[in-house]
Amino acid sequence: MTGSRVEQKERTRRAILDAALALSEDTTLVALSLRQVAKEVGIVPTAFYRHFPSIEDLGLALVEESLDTLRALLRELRRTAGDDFRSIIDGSVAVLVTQVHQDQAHFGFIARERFAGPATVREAIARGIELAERELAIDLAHLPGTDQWSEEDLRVLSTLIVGAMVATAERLLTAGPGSAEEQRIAATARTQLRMMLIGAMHWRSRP
Amino acid sequence: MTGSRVEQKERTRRAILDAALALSEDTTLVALSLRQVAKEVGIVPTAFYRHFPSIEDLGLALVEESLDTLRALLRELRRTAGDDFRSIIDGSVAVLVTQVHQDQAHFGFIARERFAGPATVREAIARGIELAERELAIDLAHLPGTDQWSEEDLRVLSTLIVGAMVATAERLLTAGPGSAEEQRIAATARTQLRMMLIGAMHWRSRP
DNA sequence: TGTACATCAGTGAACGCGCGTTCACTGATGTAC
DNA sequence: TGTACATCAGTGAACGCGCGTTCACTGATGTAC
Repeated sequence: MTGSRVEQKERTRRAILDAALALSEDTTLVALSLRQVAKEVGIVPTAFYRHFPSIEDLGLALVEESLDTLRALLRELRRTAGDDFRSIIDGSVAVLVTQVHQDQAHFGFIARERFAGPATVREAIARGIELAERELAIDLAHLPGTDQWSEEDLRVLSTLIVGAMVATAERLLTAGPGSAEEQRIAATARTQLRMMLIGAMHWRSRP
Repeated sequence: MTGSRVEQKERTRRAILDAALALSEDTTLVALSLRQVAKEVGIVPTAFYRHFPSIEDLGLALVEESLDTLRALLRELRRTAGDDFRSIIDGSVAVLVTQVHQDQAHFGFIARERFAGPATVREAIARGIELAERELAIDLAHLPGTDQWSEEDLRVLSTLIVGAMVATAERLLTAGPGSAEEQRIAATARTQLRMMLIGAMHWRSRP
């Protein structure tokens, strides 16, 4: 059967990525050694080179994957957005909890490498977050009450909201999925979003 | 003159701490080697042991220092707080910019190790931030309009505000001190604080 | 279908290097008398 | 004040270890005819 050798190679590649993700869980990309990864996967160190030219390239592949996960989160947030404030807020927080839950390893990776990673990785993550801010600013412009807002104010609010969501994601990761704290964190996030949107509704209309 | 040998030892200890801070600037505590630090300081590797039993202990000393810096920031914020909202906001952002500017290395260290550091370090930093949230919740209770708030809501708002301040500090660090962006970041932070406080003022009074 | 050859994921030995740590030492600084 | 001794920050050689990387290899899978 053709494809079986290709499939096996892909399986090993996947195992390398997963092992690297798992091993960097409680340290960092830069503290990861090729030999550790190979050992975890169950291959000889030199076999690593059949899949990646260096540990750094493996790191970049992990960044790409993690950013894909981040983009998937944004897509899902926009897709499920309801009409009224309450359903937007509740839905967004629910999506965030679910996705962070589901792709814990990737979001953990992003949280860790956001400031501690190599410069290229830090920049890629920063761009991903900026993208979210820009997209949210566009969405916010369609909310009732923001028609008269300046681009600047829209951007400032979206930065604030994205920042709170990032902080919430980081809190969810620290708490661990399925923990009792998760409900508390989600409730806090909902209240924060409500407070911010109430602030937004009274912005400029009440100097 | 007595104390000169003691002074020299203290000077070397200081040099080790500074070298470690500088070397971890673009990586992480865990990627730091004793020999790198010794080389940077200009001593032989084994002389390191006259000052710290291990690299990990050096790391813990850096955490302590950095948390001292964080506590100094909180103290300064409370000390300079004005009476009206505008002066509280402007003053707080100004203090934040100044202190981050001044202790860049320590705040950078905190940002990097907050999620990427060893578990003990992560926990110590989390406790420091939690302390800030608790203190702020107490201060918020004294603002006009929050007399009827639940403990819960006070805590949620202070978490939101501290989160925005942490994000602002991280943005200031990424921008670099004295950069043109610094003014823009400070302006964003002021607007965000204003939005949040407007939200707070209308919270519960307008369901 | 059967055979001969090509491909290539994974192997295993070997390398030079930086690492943390040990140990006995040196020599300037500090102290006791 | 001068001398004899103690302290101890910093030295330098040596160690075993895990590291990334090279190289020639093996043998199962895939392909051409």
